[in-house]
Amino acid sequence: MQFSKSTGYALHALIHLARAERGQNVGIKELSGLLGVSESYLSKIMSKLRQDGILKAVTGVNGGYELARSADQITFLDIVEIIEGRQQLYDCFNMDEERHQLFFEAESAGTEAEGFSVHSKGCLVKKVMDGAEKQMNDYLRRHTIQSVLDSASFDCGHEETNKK
Amino acid sequence: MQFSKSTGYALHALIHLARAERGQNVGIKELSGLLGVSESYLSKIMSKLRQDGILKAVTGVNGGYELARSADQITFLDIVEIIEGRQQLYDCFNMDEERHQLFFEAESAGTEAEGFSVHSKGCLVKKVMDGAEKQMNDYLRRHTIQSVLDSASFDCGHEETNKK
DNA sequence: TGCATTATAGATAACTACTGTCTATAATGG
DNA sequence: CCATTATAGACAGTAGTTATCTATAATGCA
Ligand code: SF4
Ligand code: SF4
Repeated sequence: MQFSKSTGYALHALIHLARAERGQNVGIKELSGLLGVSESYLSKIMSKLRQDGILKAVTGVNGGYELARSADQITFLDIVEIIEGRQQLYDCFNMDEERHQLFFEAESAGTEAEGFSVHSKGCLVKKVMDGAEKQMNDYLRRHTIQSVLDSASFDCGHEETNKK
Repeated sequence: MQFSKSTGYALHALIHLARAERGQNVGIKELSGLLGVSESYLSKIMSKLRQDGILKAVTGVNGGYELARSADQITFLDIVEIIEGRQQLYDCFNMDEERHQLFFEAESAGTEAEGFSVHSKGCLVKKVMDGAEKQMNDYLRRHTIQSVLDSASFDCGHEETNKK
C-alpha cells in the first residue's frame, strides 16, 4: 500500500501554482518541466483537479492553470481524496456471509439493532481499521497548501520575509 | 490506495487463533474454510506471519498454527507492516534533482546542515505525508488482537462473561 | 479569417502488484 | 510406511498505475 505517484505530482503542481502570482496562468509545459513528468500525463491529473474544483483552467494562447480558491482552503486531504479516490482503505471481504457477526461490539448488541449494517457499525475489526484511516485523514485535513508555504524559506526570498 | 485483502485475511485468521485454546493447533483447512479463501493462498500468508515471529507452526499430523505470543502483544500495526510491507506510504519522486530544496523548513535552514538528506528531514511536503502515516501507525499500534476480543460479545458466550 | 497555442478526452500499451492455483517437497505422528 | 500438514516455487489471471499518442475544442492574436 502506497500513495500513487500522481498524488505527489498533484501536490507539487499545486504548490507551484500557489507560489505563482494570483491571476496568472501557469502552463502545463512549465509544470511538467519542473516535475519531470510528461505533459500528457500531468495534464490528466490537472484535469481531474479542475473537475473537482481545485483549479481553474484556460485553453488557448496564454492559457494554463490557476488555483480556484486560496491555498489555505486546499487541504492535503482534498488532493489525496481526489487522486487516490474516496474508497475506504480497508474493505471487508466476505460481505454476504454471516460469520463476521462474531465481532460485534458488546454495547450495541441489543440496543438499537434497526437498519444498520454489520460492516459499517458492528464489527470491531472494521472499526479499528476505519479508525486508523480517520486518524490519517484528520491529520491531512489540518494541513493545507498554504501551511506548507508559510513555514518554508525559499532560496530567493524576494518577497517572502524570512520571519525566522 | 487500499489495504490488500491479505491483510484482512491475516487479521481474521489471527483473531480465530486467539480464540482457540492455548496449546491447540489450528489447521489451514479450518482457517481457509472459515475465511472463504483457498488453503494455498492463505498458507502463504500464514507462513509470512510465522517468519516474522507472530505464529508458530507445526507440520505433520495434528499440526497447525498457534500464536507465538499472547494476543495483547500482537498489534494491528505488526500485521499491517508484515503483510503490506514496511515502505513508507509516500515515496519521493525526483530524488536526484535539486529542485525540491525549495520546500526547506525555515528553522532548519542554517542550524545543523550536516549529513541530513533533503527528503527525510528538510522537505515540508514529505513531512506532512510522513506525519499522516505516523498518525495512522500510532493508532494501529495502540490496538491489539486482544483488545478487539475484549470488547466483543460472542454469540455463544460460554466463558466470556459479557461484562457490559 | 486563419493560425499558433493550450487544455481536454479517448484509446492504448507497458509495467507492477495483488490474487490465486498447482505441484512438489519436507516434517511429523501413528 | 503412510496419511497428514505446512512450506516453497513456479505460474497465470486480474486490476491498477503510469505513460504515450492522437484527435479535438477553445482561446488569443495578427
Ligand atoms: S472486518 Fe468484521 S464485518 Fe468486515 S469481514 Fe471481517 S468480521 Fe466481517
Ligand atoms: S516531497 Fe519534498 S523532498 Fe520529496 S520530491 Fe517533493 S519537494 Fe522533493
